[in-house]
Amino acid sequence: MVKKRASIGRQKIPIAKIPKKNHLQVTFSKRRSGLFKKASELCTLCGVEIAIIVFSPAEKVFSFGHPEVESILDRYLTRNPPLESSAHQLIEAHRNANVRELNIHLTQILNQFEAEKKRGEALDQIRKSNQRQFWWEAPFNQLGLHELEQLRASMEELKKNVVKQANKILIGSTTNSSQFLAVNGIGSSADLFENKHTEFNASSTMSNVYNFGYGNGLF
Amino acid sequence: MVKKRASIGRQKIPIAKIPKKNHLQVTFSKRRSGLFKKASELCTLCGVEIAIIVFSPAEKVFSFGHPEVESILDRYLTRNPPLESSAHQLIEAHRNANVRELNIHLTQILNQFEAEKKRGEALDQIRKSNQRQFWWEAPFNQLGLHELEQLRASMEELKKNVVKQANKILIGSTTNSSQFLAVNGIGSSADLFENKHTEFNASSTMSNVYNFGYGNGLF
DNA sequence: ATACCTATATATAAGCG
DNA sequence: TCGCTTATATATAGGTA
Repeated sequence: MVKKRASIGRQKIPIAKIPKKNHLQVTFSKRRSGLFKKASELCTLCGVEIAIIVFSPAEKVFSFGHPEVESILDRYLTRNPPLESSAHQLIEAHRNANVRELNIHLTQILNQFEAEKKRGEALDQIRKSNQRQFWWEAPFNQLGLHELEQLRASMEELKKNVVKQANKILIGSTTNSSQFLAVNGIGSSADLFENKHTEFNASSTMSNVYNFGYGNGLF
Repeated sequence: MVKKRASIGRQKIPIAKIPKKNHLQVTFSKRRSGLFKKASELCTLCGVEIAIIVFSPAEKVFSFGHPEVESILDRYLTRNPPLESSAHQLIEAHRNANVRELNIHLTQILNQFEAEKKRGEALDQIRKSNQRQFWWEAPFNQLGLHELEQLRASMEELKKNVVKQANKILIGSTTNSSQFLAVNGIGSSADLFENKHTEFNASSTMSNVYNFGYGNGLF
């Protein structure tokens, strides 16, 4: 008669992180109690003081202390203040260093930013002093949506006239291909300006605030 | 034939203070290392943090810590008083928030910086072209092909800057998809203008969100 | 999680160098 | 104090309840 083994008995396991969560939990419980038992025995056998603190995978705290965790920690901390303190200070210092570095970086960027802004303002000044500017030479980088719309309209007008002029020239002269192509380029580009869409459509689907309203076509 | 036992093997001992001093010392050493080994295994197996502090009979301190005794004690001490714990966590969170904020600030400044730099470059361009193209103040119906070509170039330049400005405005606002479409619409109409595209590189951190597709035939 | 079971892996008491 | 050995005491993996 074959006897079925009641148990496969203890198996050797590699000392590495246990993958199965529930399995790990069981092992943790067993070994934790085993550890505490060993500590307890050591206390009794040798009359020493021991404190153990364990943070479980679930962030729970387990502690063993003989006589008490607190008193042992107290003794440890007051006895080893230089170590503890220096380690802590190192960590603090490092963290602060990071922040400081960020701040330094930030300051540098801000300085560059200021310089660049000053430069831009200077250029603006120079341009302002120029008497021959067209209205649209005005710093259009400062234009708002309304101005942009006006600009668009003006450019359309301009374009129409350019096309007209180009055609006039083409008709009246024997044009060579390269010139033709050049004009063609203009012309084709001018197509864009054609508007079926002059309307400033703050279309209903778009927000009135952000819709540039150039419709679908143009600029 | 009687075989002499080479050793009597491990003997059971009562868990009570070991009387013989040297004997106790030996046991202490052995069991201490055993305890630390068990702790180490528990750390590895379960991925937990453990700190052990032992005061030997000779008042010497032995400690085991993974990752470090100090940090675990710190955690333990600040966690134990529930009030202080939350306070500490708040402080930590606040500090981390500060760092995050600094980073965000930095990113914003960098973006502004980039924009301002681009603007400065644009102004340079304008200034440069201003110096050489006031010729087109003249009634353009008198312009020849060459002048028309120059006009086209100027208009392209202007267009680029207008687009840039439009994008600047868009970027400055919280953009949503409909806005994106709107801008895209603008681009598509402009196709006529050939594009080498002075690309507007929204800084790399925002490129996915704010890239208005200057690469694809827009404008 | 906790307790118990079995079979085995480990820790360690004693003793020696 | 430590290393090493041997024989044995304990701890514990894998189950089940």
